[in-house]
Amino acid sequence: MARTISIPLGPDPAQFGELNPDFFKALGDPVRLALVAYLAHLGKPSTVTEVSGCCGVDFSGVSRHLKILREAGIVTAEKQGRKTYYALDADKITSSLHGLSDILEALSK
Amino acid sequence: MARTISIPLGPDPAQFGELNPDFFKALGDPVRLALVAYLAHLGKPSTVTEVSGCCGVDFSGVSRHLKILREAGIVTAEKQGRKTYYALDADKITSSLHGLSDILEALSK
DNA sequence: GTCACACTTGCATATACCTGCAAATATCAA
DNA sequence: TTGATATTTGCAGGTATATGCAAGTGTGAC
Repeated sequence: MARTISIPLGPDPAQFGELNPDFFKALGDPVRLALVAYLAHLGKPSTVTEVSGCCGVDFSGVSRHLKILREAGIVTAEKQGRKTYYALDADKITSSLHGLSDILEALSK
Repeated sequence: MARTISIPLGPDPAQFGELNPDFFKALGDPVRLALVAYLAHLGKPSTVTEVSGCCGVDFSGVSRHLKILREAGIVTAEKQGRKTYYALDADKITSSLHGLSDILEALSK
């Protein structure tokens, strides 16, 4: 009997081990990926208004995209007064990327 | 239709390297991510029939998912007779992951 | 040839997603 | 308080995606 891996039917990210499809899905949208690149370019926590210029979509859409990125663990959000500063969560991103690269490493051994 | 991002942001957009949303989008589906994990688990080029058992979806759907993974540069496909062997493209995957980790590295400097 | 096998593709349906605009919320300034 | 700023959220539209089933293509076995 062949061994099997857990089946990804339910909304249970833990079944993938460290692999969470929501992380990759969040990066799979061109606007969100551009936002990530732009946040890296700015190199500091930035507001919705500041990053809105990069993608040609309404700032309300940018706000929604940043929320998705936050829920995926890609950015952090910190409110300061009426502004919300979004910043890349490098540790979590790196961790998620390792989840994939690790299973590749097991391949080559 | 391949979607791309054009990043109109910094003085030098080329510094962001090659970030392709289609790569991440392909991994953003739970079934496809499970297929990738299962291919890694099997550790060898495998057929549609062989991997169909892992995800609870019809094999026609698996065939479509593998096509998307192939177009995203995540797997390779090699026909042998009536079988098609799919295998992870570790080099391309690693390359795409570096596209993201590189912009993070520039961040911490 | 005839048949079974492995896979792909067409079709229809249901669901999820992205978008802009407008309205709502919250905070700060005067 | 009044008004401007910053962001979020509700709504409606159009589009994209995932899925199963059935039919089609191509290959190998007999």
